[in-house]
Amino acid sequence: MEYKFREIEKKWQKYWEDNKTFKCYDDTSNPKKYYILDMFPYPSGSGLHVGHPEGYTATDIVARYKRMKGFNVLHPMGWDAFGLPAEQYAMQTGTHPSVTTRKNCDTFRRQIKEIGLSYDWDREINTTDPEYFKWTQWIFIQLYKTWYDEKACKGRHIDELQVPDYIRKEGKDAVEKYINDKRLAYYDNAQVWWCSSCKIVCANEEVLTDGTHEKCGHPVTKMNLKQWMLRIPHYAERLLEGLDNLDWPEGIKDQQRNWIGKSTGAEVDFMIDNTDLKITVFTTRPDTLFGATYMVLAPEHELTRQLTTPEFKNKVEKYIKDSALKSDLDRTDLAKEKTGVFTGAYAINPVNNKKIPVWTADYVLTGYGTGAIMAVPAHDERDFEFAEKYGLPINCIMKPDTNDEELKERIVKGEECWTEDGVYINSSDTVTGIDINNLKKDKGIEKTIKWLEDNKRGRAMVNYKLRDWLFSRQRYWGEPFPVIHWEDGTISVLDESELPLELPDMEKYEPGENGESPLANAGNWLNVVDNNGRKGRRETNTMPQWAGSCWYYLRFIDPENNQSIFSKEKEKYWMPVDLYIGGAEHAVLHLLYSRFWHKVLYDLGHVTHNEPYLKLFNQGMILAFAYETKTGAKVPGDMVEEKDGKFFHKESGEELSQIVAKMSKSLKNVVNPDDIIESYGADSLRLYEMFMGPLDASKPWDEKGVKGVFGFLTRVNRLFGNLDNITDEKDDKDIIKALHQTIMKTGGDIENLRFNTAISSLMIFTNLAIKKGKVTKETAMTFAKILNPFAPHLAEELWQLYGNDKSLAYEQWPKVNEEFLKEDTFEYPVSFNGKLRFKLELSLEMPNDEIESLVINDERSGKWLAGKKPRKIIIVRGRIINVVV
RNA sequence: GCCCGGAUGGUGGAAUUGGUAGACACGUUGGACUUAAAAUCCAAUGGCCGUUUAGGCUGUGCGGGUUCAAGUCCCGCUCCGGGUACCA
Repeated sequence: MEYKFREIEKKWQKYWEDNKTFKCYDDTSNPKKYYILDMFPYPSGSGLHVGHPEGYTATDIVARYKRMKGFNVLHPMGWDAFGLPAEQYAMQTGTHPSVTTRKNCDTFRRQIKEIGLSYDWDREINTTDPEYFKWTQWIFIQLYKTWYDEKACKGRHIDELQVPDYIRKEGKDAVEKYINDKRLAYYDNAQVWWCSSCKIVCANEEVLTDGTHEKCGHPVTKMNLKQWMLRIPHYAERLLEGLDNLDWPEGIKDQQRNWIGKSTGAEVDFMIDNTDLKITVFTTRPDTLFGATYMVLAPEHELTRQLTTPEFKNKVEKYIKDSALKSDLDRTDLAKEKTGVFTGAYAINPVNNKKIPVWTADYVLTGYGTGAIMAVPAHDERDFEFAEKYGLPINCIMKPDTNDEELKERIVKGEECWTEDGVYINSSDTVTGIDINNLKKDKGIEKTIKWLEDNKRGRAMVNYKLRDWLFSRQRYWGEPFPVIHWEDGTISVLDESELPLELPDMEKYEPGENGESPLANAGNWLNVVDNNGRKGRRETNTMPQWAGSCWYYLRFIDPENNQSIFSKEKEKYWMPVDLYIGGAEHAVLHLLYSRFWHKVLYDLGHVTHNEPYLKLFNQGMILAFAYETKTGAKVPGDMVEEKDGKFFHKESGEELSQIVAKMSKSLKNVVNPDDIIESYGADSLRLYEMFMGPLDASKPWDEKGVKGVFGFLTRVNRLFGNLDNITDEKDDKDIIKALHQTIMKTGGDIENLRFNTAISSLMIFTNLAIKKGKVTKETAMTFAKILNPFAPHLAEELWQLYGNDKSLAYEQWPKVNEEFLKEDTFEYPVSFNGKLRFKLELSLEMPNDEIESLVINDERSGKWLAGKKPRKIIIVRGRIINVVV
């Protein structure tokens, strides 16, 4: 039987499409629902690469399996189609981005369909479709109309915000400002990262640590622009807590926790000597107040100029200017050597009323905490480094917990910094009444905070690294903001009935030089006049690409609804997403933003669950072999030839070493799924992607492996695809046992996303069945069922061959019959002092004393006992026997 | 620096979570079929020693430890990958 994979695969893909086999109905009467989601792709111009089908195949296997287990499965696909490349292409060629996008989506859809993935294509969505982004704009309006009630820890409608009387007394503008300052979405001046190559503002998250733009590698600079921002930090605590109950990889949760960056400590107020100015600092170590020997303000801090004394004015001004310039340079330079200048001012340390100098230095960041610190050089490494450089006093206030006496002495003398725990010294003051001497860190912090609060010098405080989310981009190809800026300086959002606000057609897509979006040139679209003749201008920025992907999982639930974002009943039925699979590169941004929006929607009563994604799994990256010379120079794949397992440069003949690297055009090692499907078929592609190794591991692509699984499918087809091999006689006991073991193994492995071992068990069974040569129809049909999630085309073909006229997509997953798995005997490995010596087949019922005597009296034991009596015999039933001599 | 992963044959990877290390597959070698090659099938395959028959030693990045028993647990390292970075 020839394995005509192309024929079979085309036939079944057409069948599934014609019969809408995988159409998903909102059958709310079935209590078993399963929502399984892929991270939808950005449809790039280069089409699918082999990394995409990895995650898609994994979810497809689970989806097909769950259907066979009787679940109502929601398994949709769509396109995250706003993005820069289509716009850049438009600039070069004048082609409208929507044309490019449609073409790319068509390619992606065709490629994905050829893999035989069981999506419900009737639910396909596209973030660039006005019917979709209408609701993205709608959510933005909700964010604009929401404030965060810190007492209730929840977002509420802006109409429910009580404006205090003292604000009301100040008039309409003050009220307006008060309200705007509370909105989750707000418009304000912001210092932003600007990429002059892409002519775009970047979120902090899009700037790499070396100060370059992650998209293009060009260095970014700072710029002040009016921007839309989202107050995600209000949700920091809930985003943090919410992680605890999610079935996500711990590493991803840790990354989110780090990103949110919660730290607990206190705010402390320092009065400036001879003024009534006050500096408030945030510190996690209020217990070290006695060691504070100076203070530092960020150069941008509003008090820096104010408290500088005349004689230091010039120096400080220069420093402020220099550091503003400096932040335009490579940011890593900042990290190297600390600089700063004295302001001439002194602050009063509240715990002992001592005067300490106030400096300004750019190692203190303006965006974190209060932008000012108390410096405790003896117990903070950054402060220590700074103090050493500028000769500031270093006062040790803690006897360190260390047995290194020499180190201890150096620390107490202030020659070394100690940041760990210890016992306080020099930490009391009779005037202020605080005394933490002889305490340790935890108690010291506690007691100091109490003292600060009792004396109104500070308060317990929690700080987060998470900043406001910069939410606008100077781009054409994104969701337009449903916002009008009026000539009187007010802002209004569109009414829901005016949505969607579509993009205007443009002739040119070039952005302006100074952060102006291309939309600023769309005259007709841009200018509006209200009923009273008031002139206004639409917002010309568009939303970032994150916007569309923040909530797409909700639209899949009810993609054609034009009355509301989705029906409440359907949301209640389908949410939350039961399994979400995608790349780890979205560990922080997409997943955090998405959770944030979900929580806002939850607070406003639009969704029924607090978290969108119950279980998350990250597939590993698919790498490829690459070649390099002895000096480490990379050699493109087409310049390499293999001889006797060694690799040589085709031209120079130099021997090369094989390494594993990311697929890249320059290395010429990119694998195109289309080629694999053409040569080996979609089932082989699917099987190989899963057989390579654990789903979450990074692993190199090796075409020899594809040949391996292709060979397996060929053998499956040869045996099971030939009715001559289907017998009416009974199956042997061992094949029935193997079959049931395989059912159990594959089912369990699918549940645990361990597809490589599931496939291995299918191979083991097939190898045994081939040895037998014949199987019963019942066995063959069962095998087709368990093969189905992995290689659905071949499985359907076999199923039809056995006389079934319906697709096996909804056949019941076979039940494991424990009867067939029972064992009476076990071949025990018998070891002496832990070393395996021989094997002994024994009844599993046999009592221990009988086993012992059989082992001792076995002739093979004589050599190892050497006439001695064993000290102990350990018998683990069904496992092992170990004789201790 | 800090936070996560990881290291097992020539290669990708298994190992019931403390109980026969190397499942399954690739590759290699030998054989069958063939005029020949490809394809297919059968067999062998961690390393070393021994071999007429056995068999033995050794082996999961390195060094210690716990245990009747360690790839798996504990302590101390090395190397590789990812994230993050003056966050007070």
